[in-house]
Amino acid sequence: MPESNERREQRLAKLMLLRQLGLDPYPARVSYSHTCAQALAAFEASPEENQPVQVVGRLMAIRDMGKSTFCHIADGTGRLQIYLRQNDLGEEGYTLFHKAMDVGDFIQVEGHLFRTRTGEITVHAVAWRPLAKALLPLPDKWHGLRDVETRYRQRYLDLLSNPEVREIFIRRARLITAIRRFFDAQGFLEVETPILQPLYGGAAARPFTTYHNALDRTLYLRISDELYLKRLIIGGFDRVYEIGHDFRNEGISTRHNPEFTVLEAYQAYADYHDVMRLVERLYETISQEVMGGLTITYQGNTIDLTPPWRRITMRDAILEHSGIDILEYADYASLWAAVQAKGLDLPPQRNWGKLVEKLFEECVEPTLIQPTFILDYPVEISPLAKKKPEDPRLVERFEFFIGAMECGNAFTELNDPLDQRERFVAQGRASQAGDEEAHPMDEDFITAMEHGMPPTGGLGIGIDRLVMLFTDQSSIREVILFPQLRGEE
RNA sequence: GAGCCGUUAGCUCAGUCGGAAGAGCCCCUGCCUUUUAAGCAGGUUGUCGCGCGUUCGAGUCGCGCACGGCUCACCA
Repeated sequence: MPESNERREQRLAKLMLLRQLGLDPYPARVSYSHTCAQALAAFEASPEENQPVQVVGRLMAIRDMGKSTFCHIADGTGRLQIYLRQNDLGEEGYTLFHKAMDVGDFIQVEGHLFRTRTGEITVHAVAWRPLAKALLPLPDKWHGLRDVETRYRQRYLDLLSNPEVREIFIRRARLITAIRRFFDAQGFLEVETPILQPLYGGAAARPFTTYHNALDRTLYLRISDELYLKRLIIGGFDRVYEIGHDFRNEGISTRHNPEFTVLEAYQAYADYHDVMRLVERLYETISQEVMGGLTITYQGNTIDLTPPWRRITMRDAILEHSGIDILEYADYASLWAAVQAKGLDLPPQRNWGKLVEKLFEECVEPTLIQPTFILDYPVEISPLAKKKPEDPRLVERFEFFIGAMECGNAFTELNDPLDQRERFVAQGRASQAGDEEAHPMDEDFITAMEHGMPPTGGLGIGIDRLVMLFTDQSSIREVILFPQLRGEE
């Protein structure tokens, strides 16, 4: 929005002044001998004065003292003080700086390093030139930018004025790098699978729908990577992983963004117990690398990531917190009656599995502060997981929770194509009954499985929530650079 | 989708009972050649989110809308 205001007019006039004097306010070429951090390091390393340097950066502060001026410039490496003196720059050069330059502008400065009376390493300038004039001012220099909406909509201002925000995204990048390094070291192959899919699947969620003109067909933005990664397992890549975006057409909350980052990993000849150990090692490794230890603080709780983590079945966890044994009430009606008898205020659900899950979310999930694996989920809500050999009502699936937050989901993958078809058919019935999130039948995927799929363990981890955990943030918007907001106007 | 809270200068925020729109920073002018939230003196700033209503009079009260935050619902 090109706002026209007095401040902008003033800066435009300064821009014109530079032009009139033959100084390009937006030169194409830049040169420098040191970054800000390198200049400081160079002086620390050999603190003799008069080392010539050429530095570049954004003007962050100007302290005008008459015939001399102190400034700070900043580049991506840090801040550096500049000392401008009329004697050294000449009256014209010195005056022009004050007439034409503002906080927020980019500048190139030549000079030599020295240490001021107060001990700060500083560039004593002998020449300067503009690198890029800014027409709009930066946010308040010490209150920073507080308005949450502006912080998200104009994240560049947030990053400039709130160093702790910058740190969150640096840590996010380090975490993702550490995750990649971990899987690479374990022999996993990083792959990329389609985001535009003719049929969505791999999760229970409503998709975004789009349209391909040339193909004249509807396509969906993926809601998970799962079915394509399993095709790669079938194709003989025994260990694959993908880090990318999924899209779910659902509500927005402090824990949900419609577009979010997911890690999925699949390992042939493994089951969900192997995957639990993989998850423990993953968190141990990245915490050690990025946080320098295994203890973190999340929302006031001290969390110890040291393996092994607690393992408890969903049945035992619910029994412990509600006194209800879900396997004693193995149909919807009797479980619903038991829930009512306990005086628990739950909304009615579509089936036994969903009621179990709701019961778990209400009674157990808020208590799961320390890392915990919850094992063995109802088959109805897990159409892609292998049944437990000893109890076909349940599947070999776990989710893990840290800081009362669901952090990931995994199972021993279903590799029996006949059972898979039955599960999809059951999902079809749920869809008929009005379940908008039921998994669609995927014949192509079943065909792939009919060619033979090895026993496989699979894992999905929400990366945004992982970053929330390691940066102690309670809102997902604080760890996504440009979170989804309503349109302006 | 529901409830509660918020929206005032470029930024951060006050604004009492409905009675002349404010502060600090920024910005502009002047002084100041080792300052660092530099300092001193002076000055400028506004669709009080938008619309309608009540009233002699609305930043303030009422209704509607927009956007944001939190909680809930939704969400493996």
